[in-house]
Amino acid sequence: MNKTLRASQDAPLVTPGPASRSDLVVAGLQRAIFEHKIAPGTKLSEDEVGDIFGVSRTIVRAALQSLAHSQLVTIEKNRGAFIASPTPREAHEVFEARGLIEPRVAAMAARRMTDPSLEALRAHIEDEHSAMHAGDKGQALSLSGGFHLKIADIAGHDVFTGFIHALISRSSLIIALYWRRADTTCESHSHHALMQAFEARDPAAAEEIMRSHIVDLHSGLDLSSPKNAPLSLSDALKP
Amino acid sequence: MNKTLRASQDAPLVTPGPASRSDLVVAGLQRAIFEHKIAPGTKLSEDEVGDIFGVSRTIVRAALQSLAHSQLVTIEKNRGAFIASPTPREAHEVFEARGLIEPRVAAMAARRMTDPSLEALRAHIEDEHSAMHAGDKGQALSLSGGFHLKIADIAGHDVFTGFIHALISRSSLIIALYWRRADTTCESHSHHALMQAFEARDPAAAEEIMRSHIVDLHSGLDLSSPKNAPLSLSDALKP
DNA sequence: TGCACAAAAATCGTATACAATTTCCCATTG
DNA sequence: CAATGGGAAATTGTATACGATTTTTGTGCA
Repeated sequence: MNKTLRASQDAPLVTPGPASRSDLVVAGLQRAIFEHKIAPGTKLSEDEVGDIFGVSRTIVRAALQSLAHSQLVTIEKNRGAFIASPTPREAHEVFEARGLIEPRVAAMAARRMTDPSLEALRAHIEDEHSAMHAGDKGQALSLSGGFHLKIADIAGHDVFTGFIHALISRSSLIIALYWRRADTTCESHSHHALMQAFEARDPAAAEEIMRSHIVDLHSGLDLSSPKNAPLSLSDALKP
Repeated sequence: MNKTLRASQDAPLVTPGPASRSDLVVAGLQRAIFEHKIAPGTKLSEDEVGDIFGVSRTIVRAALQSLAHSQLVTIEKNRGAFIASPTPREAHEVFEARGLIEPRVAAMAARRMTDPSLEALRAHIEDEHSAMHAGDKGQALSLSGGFHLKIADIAGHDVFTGFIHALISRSSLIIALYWRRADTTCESHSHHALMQAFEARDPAAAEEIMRSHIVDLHSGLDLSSPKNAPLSLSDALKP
């Protein structure tokens, strides 16, 4: 009976209490990855990470395994954990998947859009703008992904939202490795176009704009050469 | 340099060496879930699982966290791990996601289909048949999911394949809770129809058959009442 | 100098011990 | 008799210790 009591207290559904300590480590590493502070291929020593976050290896291992499951880090037996470096093929697949799922979710979001949600999206775009104008490229890219995440949250489809979270996380690594375009103005433009569709509560428009936006992002990648850290280092000295 | 040596030894790409011990526990629990040997809501005590598999709690915890990430088990802080019981809403979302992703993947599989792959699928269907005739319902359902997995593997799109793995795993729990149809003959029929599309290397046909197959599975669920073990118990006494 | 090999250091995998929290039982009380 | 409270037992959370594997370092030999 006090079970139902506790359930009603935990109303917010996600992260009922304070996040567990390993979740804190996960969040910290994710943040660093999203903002391109750690490069793909970087080794994540358990002791080192533990010292940084002030926790024991037990916690760090749990965090690393979690990140490995999200494919943000790669764990090699008896060798350790490394920030993942997606291959061009993986990069292609990730954006292909986003191209299938996100348009559908954008349409759902347009159907369920409320005024407060619209306002939150506008505020987010504003943050993007100011970060970009401040020249904080990493922060801007991180926020750009956040915009897609907010849309997924508004759609309220937990399964799709989970997939999109995973895909956008990996996209951050992919962009770090393969992004070739200097300007991110198209980003901003697409997001504004999406806003218009949302304001009009037009699912079909939102779906189509999102589809072309993802295609555009995909085409902003240079997937011609695999960029693995060790390879680039040995190749960089040859010619 | 011996790095390249090792890499060439590890050719099979997946599970290079013997699976780690926690993966063994994961596989064992997954198997039990797939074959409906453990009911949703069942508590998985760490000591108990450890004794069964003859490993320490350290290993069990890693396995449970992995299963939690796949949403096959739910971990409640300081309370333990339980086999997940998807809500009707989650069930609906899972099949909605399958309805979007699997048809696309079926089309990809049809394009890449080879004669050996076709033969493997035929053999799989044969196994399904014999399990069903032998009256082993759990085994039959597990194999039925396996058929979808094999198709995803043939499609060779790792991202989609990963999603499908996750979705089919959860489907096993969903079917355990909400399946209302006695006959699974339709299953068999749909799978045979898919085979024909694959034999003809017809992506459009495979896509459409898969779509209707998923819709059919979805409609075989009774999602009208939430079947949580504790809720049903407290609700069952009220009216 | 360059290479092979062995010892040492560092790092990971696992078990176990202890602390924190929950659960369960039972006595007490209104 | 139901409800409350406290304490013991059971269970999970975390740190740490130890063995196994990898990586690095240093040495001897061609």
